[in-house]
Amino acid sequence: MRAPAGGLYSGLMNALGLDKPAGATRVVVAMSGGVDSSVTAALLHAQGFEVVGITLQLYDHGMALAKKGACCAGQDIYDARQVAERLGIPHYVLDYESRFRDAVMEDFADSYLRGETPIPCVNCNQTVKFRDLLATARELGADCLATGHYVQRMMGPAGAELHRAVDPKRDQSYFLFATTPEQLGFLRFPLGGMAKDRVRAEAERFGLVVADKPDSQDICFVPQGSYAQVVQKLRPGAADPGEIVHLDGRVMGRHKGIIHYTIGQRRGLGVGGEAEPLFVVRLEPETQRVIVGPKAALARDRVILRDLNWLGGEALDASGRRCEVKLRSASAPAAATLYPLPGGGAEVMLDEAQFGISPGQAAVCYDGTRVLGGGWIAAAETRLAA
RNA sequence: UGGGGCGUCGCCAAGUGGUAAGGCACCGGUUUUUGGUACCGGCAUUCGCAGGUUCGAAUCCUGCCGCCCCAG
Repeated sequence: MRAPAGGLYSGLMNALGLDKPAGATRVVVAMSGGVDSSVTAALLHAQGFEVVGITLQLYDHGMALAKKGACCAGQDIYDARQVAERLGIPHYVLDYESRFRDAVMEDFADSYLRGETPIPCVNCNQTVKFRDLLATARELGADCLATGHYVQRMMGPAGAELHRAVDPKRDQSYFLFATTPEQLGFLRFPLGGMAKDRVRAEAERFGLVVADKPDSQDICFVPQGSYAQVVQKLRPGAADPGEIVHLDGRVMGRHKGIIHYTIGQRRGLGVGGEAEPLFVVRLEPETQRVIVGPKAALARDRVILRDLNWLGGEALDASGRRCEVKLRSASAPAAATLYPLPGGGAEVMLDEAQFGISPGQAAVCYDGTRVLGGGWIAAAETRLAA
């Protein structure tokens, strides 16, 4: 179906799935200053929607200026502004620094102190973007909030469903598992059906200055990949050194602080001389010890989740739900059965053990392309071979 | 001090006359909107030191140094 070119409304849903003419549909686009969100704004504008660009300033200016491929500060805000000007759409920059610090950075630091490995991107989406910015968009009278995420929102019999992007290499659904059904109702992801090179080509076609801008990577508020420095700045004294201890009891060496490690990590331990490589098996915040062992010691087939966000329609019940679970952003999904747990958690029983499952990461459940839901990994265990 | 053993890359270790395997660690790269993983590549002109034998030695000989074990 095509978007009506103007005049009387045809009565068909417009390209954003709303029952009104494109020109009468106000859509807020979250513009990070990168290619993806810029093209999102450009495409919607070209389709005739009333686009309002909003860029969030999330952290310190000076710190961000030097960094390439970040988002939401310094140069990126300027880039977003340029794109908006080029398109001729209104553009606002909102100072979200304090709420970003409270909702994302503080939690990031505390998570590491607990010996977990956080995913700040998910927290950011769920708080600053899909809660705060979304509310702001509503206040501005918007009909929906669009982002440049590579994920698909599809209408199913029971409402909007979240699906993986058509381009599997770009799929970002893992980072959006905590999106609530209500938020999903208001969100739109125009890029979910496109391949990245096509998005770049569109940026070129629209003459956007960001067309050749490198993709963002790493944690946006961490300069030069040194996340531990950020943690130490937020929590002075957080990096107490400690012992590196083998599962068999041998003290293998010392480390620079538990916050530098994550379960499943191999490199950076500096412990050699073994026949097999050693991996971080466990982190002990109480004793500041890093426990290491061979890869086999990482095998886990039962994962406990907290704060399960369910998007799978029919409620999860004790009979379990077969699905495929992603336990890391860049790993292949693993076959499993999901069971509910009292208190809003869930239990993942993996068909085959997985390696390097870390608390603080997310477990996201899929049925084909559909995101059924997900939760935060609280613990990973090994079923006793009874 | 006698007797025995050993000294090859940061660690472990193959190689006993033919021109330095491999593993771990480390470094670099690829991948990646988290941290990791994985994958690819690099990594001893030199074998404790000094001489000698030989066309040729880490490999044989001599001396020295160091370490370990037993004896004391």
